[in-house]
Amino acid sequence: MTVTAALRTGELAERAGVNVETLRFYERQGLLPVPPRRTSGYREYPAEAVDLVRFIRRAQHLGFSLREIKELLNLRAVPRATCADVAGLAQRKIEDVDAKIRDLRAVRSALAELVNECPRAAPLAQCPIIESLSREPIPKRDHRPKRKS
Amino acid sequence: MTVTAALRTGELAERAGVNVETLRFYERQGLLPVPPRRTSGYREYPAEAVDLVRFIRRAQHLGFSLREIKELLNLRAVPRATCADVAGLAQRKIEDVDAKIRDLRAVRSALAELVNECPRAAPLAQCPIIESLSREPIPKRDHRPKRKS
DNA sequence: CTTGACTCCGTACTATGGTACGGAGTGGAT
DNA sequence: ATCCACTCCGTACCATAGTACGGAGTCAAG
Repeated sequence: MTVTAALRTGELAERAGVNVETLRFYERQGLLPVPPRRTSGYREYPAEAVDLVRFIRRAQHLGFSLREIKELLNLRAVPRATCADVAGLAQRKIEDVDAKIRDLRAVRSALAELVNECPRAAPLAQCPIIESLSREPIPKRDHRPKRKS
Repeated sequence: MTVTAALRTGELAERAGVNVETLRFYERQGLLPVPPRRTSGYREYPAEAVDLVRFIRRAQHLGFSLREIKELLNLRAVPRATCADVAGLAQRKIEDVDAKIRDLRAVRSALAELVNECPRAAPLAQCPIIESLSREPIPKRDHRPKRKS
């Protein structure tokens, strides 16, 4: 069987759709295993590296940070790791996403309310949007003196 | 009428609920107007500064970046600016938020599908989550075998 | 053998939104 | 008068996710 030709940084970068510098960056971050080198120092990536880099990018698009992706990848090194471990991480991420969606919905309705209240013609000084954003927060707790009272 | 006592950085920071350093940072960023100083060099903030800083924080929570907040605040200096200008910015922000929500929903269903497919007991090597994230880009609906470039 | 593209490296820089540090000067309560 | 929290300043640093730079070395085609 033929050993698949090794890839150089430029080739891997192109196939995976990233920048060459990004590969070095991922390597420094421990996301991409350090590949063997030619005597010249050139990196020689195995063909699977393409999948790995793609994996990283996909996971990023799903909202995983590089740190989390590393966690996901490190799971491969755990002998008894199962698919369920991965599913667990994904499930946690779903919860994160749900929370973000909820937050954004709250933000959206706050914004919509402001826009709705806006009597477009009013001069800025009376703009209820500006005004309502500047009001006091809900509670005004005790203020323990630091120096003066 | 009494001139309201001027605030020092620490007081403003406490009332507005931010860090003293953050005030300096906002000042450097042009978000907070440069306040008058005592002869000692101490900043003397007018009481309104509290509202201003609160405004900044609120707007941040609504998803405005400091740059956008600056834009919002600069509007005050435009003589003919109206509430409608502010509403316009808010409306744009609503659209941004809607787009983010849509993206997150797509991400969520992609994640949910992965988790659903997962036969929890499978060893990692056959994990369909890992597998599917590593596959080639988009359904290359073009069946031509990818030739070396 | 020359040329031009590619790769190497360390370092610095981008943007975002702050925090932290350290030494010097200030102010007000005791 | 002393004490010490408070404030000043410039600068450096944090995390995140890269991008850019520049000089040196390498590879392969012509």
